[in-house]
Amino acid sequence: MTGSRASGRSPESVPDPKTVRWFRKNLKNWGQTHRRDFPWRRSRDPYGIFVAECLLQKTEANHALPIYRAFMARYPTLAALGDASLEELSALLEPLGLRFRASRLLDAARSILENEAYGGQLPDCETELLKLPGVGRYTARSILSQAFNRPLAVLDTNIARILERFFGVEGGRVKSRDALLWSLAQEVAPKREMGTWNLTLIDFGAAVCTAQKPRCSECILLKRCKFGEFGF
DNA sequence: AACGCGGGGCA
DNA sequence: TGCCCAGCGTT
Repeated sequence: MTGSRASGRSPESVPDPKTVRWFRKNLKNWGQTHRRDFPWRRSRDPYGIFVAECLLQKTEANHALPIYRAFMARYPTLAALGDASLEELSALLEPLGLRFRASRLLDAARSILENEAYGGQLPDCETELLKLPGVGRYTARSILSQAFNRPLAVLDTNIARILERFFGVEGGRVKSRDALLWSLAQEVAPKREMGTWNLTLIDFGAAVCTAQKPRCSECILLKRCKFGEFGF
């Protein structure tokens, strides 16, 4: 097919390259001074990052923080978690809600430990990570980008909201919109330091481009934001 | 494609 | 009070 490059696809899936570079540059700059500091971000230990990602699902980071500290003190290694009792683990995670997380975490840990091919370590491959209970596309790719420095973008509620607003993604059918946002997330991402980039986007969504009452007046992206065009 | 899970923070 | 939070599994 020659002619229109956008034929057959939503125009938003082919954003202007100059706009993409501007978006990337401004956010990277913002991240250098505003990115949050959490204990699970200070190491590349796949186990610690895996634990953090599980605790953070649908849970505010500041809420998960004290539980994460207690978790890592009680179960500092994958082997230690494998030996945990479900009752004690459940009690530890209780303040975070979503109680099924305790059994999923335990099942995931034991499943890894039982697999000889993994050598007692988390697998560094998306297909294998997705086999673990409680690990979906976001969690798998987040672990890979942060612990293994793999160039994989992620999509969470924060990032989806930023992309929707800035690039003006229309709300079509839910499934196609989701696929569009995943491809857009990968397209706008830099080639290097994807782990840092993913965290920057998440923090920007949590601090500025919030779900309710976004802080558009102090937003570094406002000038070219589709959402900002309408006077918010 | 829609839904349940969940305690806690915040306006 | 109501909405939202570094999603995922099930139907």
